[in-house]
Amino acid sequence: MALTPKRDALRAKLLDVAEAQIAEGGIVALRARDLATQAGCALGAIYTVYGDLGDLALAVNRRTLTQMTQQMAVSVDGLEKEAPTDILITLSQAYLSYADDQRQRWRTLFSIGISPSDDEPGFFDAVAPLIALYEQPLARLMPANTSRTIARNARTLFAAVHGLVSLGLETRINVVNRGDLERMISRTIATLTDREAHL
Amino acid sequence: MALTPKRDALRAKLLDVAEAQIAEGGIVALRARDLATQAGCALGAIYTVYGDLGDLALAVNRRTLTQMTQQMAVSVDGLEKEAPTDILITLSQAYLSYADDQRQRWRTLFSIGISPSDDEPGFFDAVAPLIALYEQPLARLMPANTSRTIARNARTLFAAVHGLVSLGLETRINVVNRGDLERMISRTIATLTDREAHL
DNA sequence: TGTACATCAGTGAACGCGCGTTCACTGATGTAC
DNA sequence: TGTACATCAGTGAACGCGCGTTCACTGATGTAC
Repeated sequence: MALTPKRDALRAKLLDVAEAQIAEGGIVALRARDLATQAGCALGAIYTVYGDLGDLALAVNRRTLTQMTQQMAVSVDGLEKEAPTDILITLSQAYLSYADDQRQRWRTLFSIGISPSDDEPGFFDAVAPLIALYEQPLARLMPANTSRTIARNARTLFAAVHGLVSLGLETRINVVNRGDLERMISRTIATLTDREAHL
Repeated sequence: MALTPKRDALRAKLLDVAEAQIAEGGIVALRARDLATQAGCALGAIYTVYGDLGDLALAVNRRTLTQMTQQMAVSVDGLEKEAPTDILITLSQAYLSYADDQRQRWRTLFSIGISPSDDEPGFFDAVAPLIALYEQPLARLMPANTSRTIARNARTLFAAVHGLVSLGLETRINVVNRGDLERMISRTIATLTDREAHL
């Protein structure tokens, strides 16, 4: 609650350390004693700035989602004039890259969610900026449609890409290599958007 | 190792009980003492028929996957003469239904995988029968293509559906209800297969 | 069928571990005069 | 500036819990004669 610089520094330090732990070993690596040791504070100090470890994990997830969205945004920066389909493909490849590079962070996103409790705005609001990245090119592709339709198609597109990335990365499928996965994603986007454009 | 009827009965009983536990509370509900109590055996008995709880969890997952594949197969039974796209849609709706009905079992499938160790045939082989369900209609839809291409497209299709189901069911997205989700899946399949057919 | 012995499936108390969280305390910081 | 006191951030030993797994034992089952 307090916003003194020192408490904020401790809070930030713990968040950094928690993120590093999750990045290395996933959610099971988030252990109070390790965090305290690595943050250079006492065990009890964690509970003076976070309610419990769950809060801390959710804070990490919120940052992961923001960072992922940011990297996806950067990947299409300056491409506003390109064909919408190409922008959507680039966005999706950026998603794949993030998930692949930050596999544990990405996995943790889906293993514990984002919202602290059920009555919170929740995942959807937190994911809104990511979905918005898909909406912009889609709006150009299907200008006659309502924003509601565009929003639904954006979610569909992202969900399909997410599925390809999930099954491609999560399990040890020895048949789909990274290159194949990239092509599957590009083709799926191209196919889906081509049809959208014609409707 | 032993295959006496009694040991097999214990093994089967434990598998049933483990499945019930996972169905109710997910992988975290798989606790040795609860299993022993519910199976009516001693704690140590578990370790006389399974190496450890991980083995038991994997056995449950294998059965879940078999059951899910079976239910999907049943959903398209007798539809062999229908339009391939309709069959693919029916299969995918059956996947959604299973995931929705057996949410914890389905979730556990992806939270711990299927293969006991990294050098095992693994997930892909275990999923092969499920993918095969998608290959049959696809083969009719694109008869000119190689079985390799068909196999790849089957995986792509299933992965896309899986993504829609995952993001639709996993998180508390208050905007996508079950009916919307069903429509998103049908439309995605229709769009993807329409394009495949023309290539 | 009956008896003595061998085997081994199944038992459950005990072990060892790691963890999240608490709370009586300490000592640094701030305030008042 | 110096002193006395109050506040409260931060400490870390201790608590309590639940768990997976083991292993010395028991008693049921099977075998031999």
